[in-house]
Amino acid sequence: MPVTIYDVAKKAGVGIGTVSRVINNSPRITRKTKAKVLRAIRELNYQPHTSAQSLARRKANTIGCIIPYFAGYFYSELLHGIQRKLREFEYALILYSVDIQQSKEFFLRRALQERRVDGILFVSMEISQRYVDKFLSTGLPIVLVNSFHSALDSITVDSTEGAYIATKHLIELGYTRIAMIDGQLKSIPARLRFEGFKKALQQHGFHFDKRYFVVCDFSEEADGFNKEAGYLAMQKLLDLGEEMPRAVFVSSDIQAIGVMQAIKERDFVVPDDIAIIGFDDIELAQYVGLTTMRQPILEMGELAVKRLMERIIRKDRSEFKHNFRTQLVVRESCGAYKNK
Amino acid sequence: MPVTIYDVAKKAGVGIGTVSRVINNSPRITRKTKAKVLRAIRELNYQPHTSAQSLARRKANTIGCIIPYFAGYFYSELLHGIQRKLREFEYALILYSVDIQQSKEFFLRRALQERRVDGILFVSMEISQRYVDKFLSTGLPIVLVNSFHSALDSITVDSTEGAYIATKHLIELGYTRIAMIDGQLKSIPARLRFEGFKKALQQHGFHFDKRYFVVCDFSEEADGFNKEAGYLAMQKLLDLGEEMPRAVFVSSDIQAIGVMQAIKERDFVVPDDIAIIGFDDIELAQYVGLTTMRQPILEMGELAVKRLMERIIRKDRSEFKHNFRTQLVVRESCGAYKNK
DNA sequence: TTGAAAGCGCTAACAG
DNA sequence: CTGTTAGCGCTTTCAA
Repeated sequence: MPVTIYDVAKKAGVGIGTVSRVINNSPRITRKTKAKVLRAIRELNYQPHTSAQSLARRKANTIGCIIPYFAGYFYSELLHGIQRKLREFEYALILYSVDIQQSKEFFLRRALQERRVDGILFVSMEISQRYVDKFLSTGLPIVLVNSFHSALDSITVDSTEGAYIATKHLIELGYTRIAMIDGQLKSIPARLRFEGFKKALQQHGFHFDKRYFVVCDFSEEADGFNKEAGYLAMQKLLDLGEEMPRAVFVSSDIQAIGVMQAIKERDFVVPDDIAIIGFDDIELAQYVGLTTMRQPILEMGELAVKRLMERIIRKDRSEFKHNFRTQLVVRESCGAYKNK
Repeated sequence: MPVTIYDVAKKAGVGIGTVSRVINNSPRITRKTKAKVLRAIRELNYQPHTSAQSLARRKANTIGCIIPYFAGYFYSELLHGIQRKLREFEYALILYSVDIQQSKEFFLRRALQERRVDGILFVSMEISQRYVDKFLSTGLPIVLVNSFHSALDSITVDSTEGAYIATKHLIELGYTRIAMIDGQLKSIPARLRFEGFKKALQQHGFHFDKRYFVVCDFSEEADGFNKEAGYLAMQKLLDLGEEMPRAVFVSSDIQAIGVMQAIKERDFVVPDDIAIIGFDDIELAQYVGLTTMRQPILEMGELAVKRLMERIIRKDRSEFKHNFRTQLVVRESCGAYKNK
């Protein structure tokens, strides 16, 4: 029933090889034959069977994106960038969203062997050495996005610097009792942000007080980067009473939302009583007036695709690492210069 | 280099047919042979070539989702639901995001003939009769999500009722000078919401004043459902001076954000001077205290997949329409009972 | 330049 | 229950 290359060939009065050549823009074709075939294609409304092409070409013209079960601005925006860039190439995008820990490797394994995708975008998750080796040995292109491994291409954002800048911002505003609320330390960004925080403190002659550092490890399954965790973490800080911090660097905006809620519930006000600075610059941040560190998410997505395509199409084997810088976005949550 | 079914067959000492049977869980296999093959598969780390399977089976085990170039809560959440449900089946998801008007049909056409997907989820866009006919004649399963056509399966949300309830809420709170800000009328939801608005007015003895109805057609390319449009639309309403409305039903939350901004800029306050009710219940709504109509987006995504799968797997040809109801979520933006 | 034919890796029908 | 074989629809030599 569906029209195949044979139908086209017959209609155009040529062999299937010829039809294939015009489909693939081979130069070894007369203008005349080409026109003839093209007409037959149009008349029959022919479209090559993708799977057959993939099989014969050993190439799928498709990339896969393995991404945490997303529900949030970051992934939505990243995907946006990915799609936008992908349009330049005629590639399709298969989305693999990962929920439980197990399936992350499950998808990697499949990607490696199903030969369904020509390359992989691996987003926001750590990749085990075992799979790094597999990718290296099979040569299947992969680029890590918002994740890092020394042996693979990666697009990251400089969390350490971001945290440093955020903390420094607080210091420069005159705050001295500065706390940090972080995600679970099993998360790389959480660790990097902690590093930046400490570094800023230290370079400005502050000493690190561990009462002022709270990790959001309230729940086993989550990574701590959520509203509820921020809420709980802030309560701990507030419980310090008189000793409570006057400024806090929160490792993500969404946590900061929870933080602000906790503050409000205790009848304190931001920034008068406590200054808050976040990280991410999600859409919400603007509306709640949250000062934060912006990550160029869209650009990350676009660059990731660009780079992956270089690997796929030009077989570029060079090592590629790009570390995007964050940008301080000043809004109202840190107030003006103080002397506390 | 990559391991094929032949390698497995040889290793297990069986024919490729047998291997194929165990891969496909055929019952016509001895436990023993099956075990043998399974072991060979494991040892060789074999994984079937998806394209070859698709070609031979005439089935891709993949569905496509044609969706507007998404950057927003609605699509992000919908995709979330889709993926969640899709996990139950072992299907992959190919994302086709549409930007310009043209490519919408482009993807439909491809989907129809590439035989790369077994079914289509068509989101938030109108489908032309021409393509409806094509789908009907080829029999390729399709379900419309947040869109409608009498001849195709569809998952919709009752915009008219939602608008009606929203408007009625305003009326019941005692407001009389009630306006509506709508998206462009080329959008179906925009038209339906307008209908609900008028109906509520009428049923409560109000007359429709066209000064109090503004369509967001400030820009050609967009559909009007955005912040900037809401901002501009509200300015028009505010320009009415003394005559300005005291309550406005805004056809989407994101527009409502712009509306609130415009109100704030003129030093009016919500809800004291002007009550606002939105539509969608995006994440932001909660934080800005926006009363709104919630759409069960996640459920829509899940149901869409469920239904599409029934069509694909069980070849269910019956007609399926589901119209989700919206739900009023009362927050602070409409204030308490008034008498204005 | 073009046609014929040999795969690509798998499924499914057909014998046995 | 299992092996063999003929496709699935296309690309790509290899001759002509």
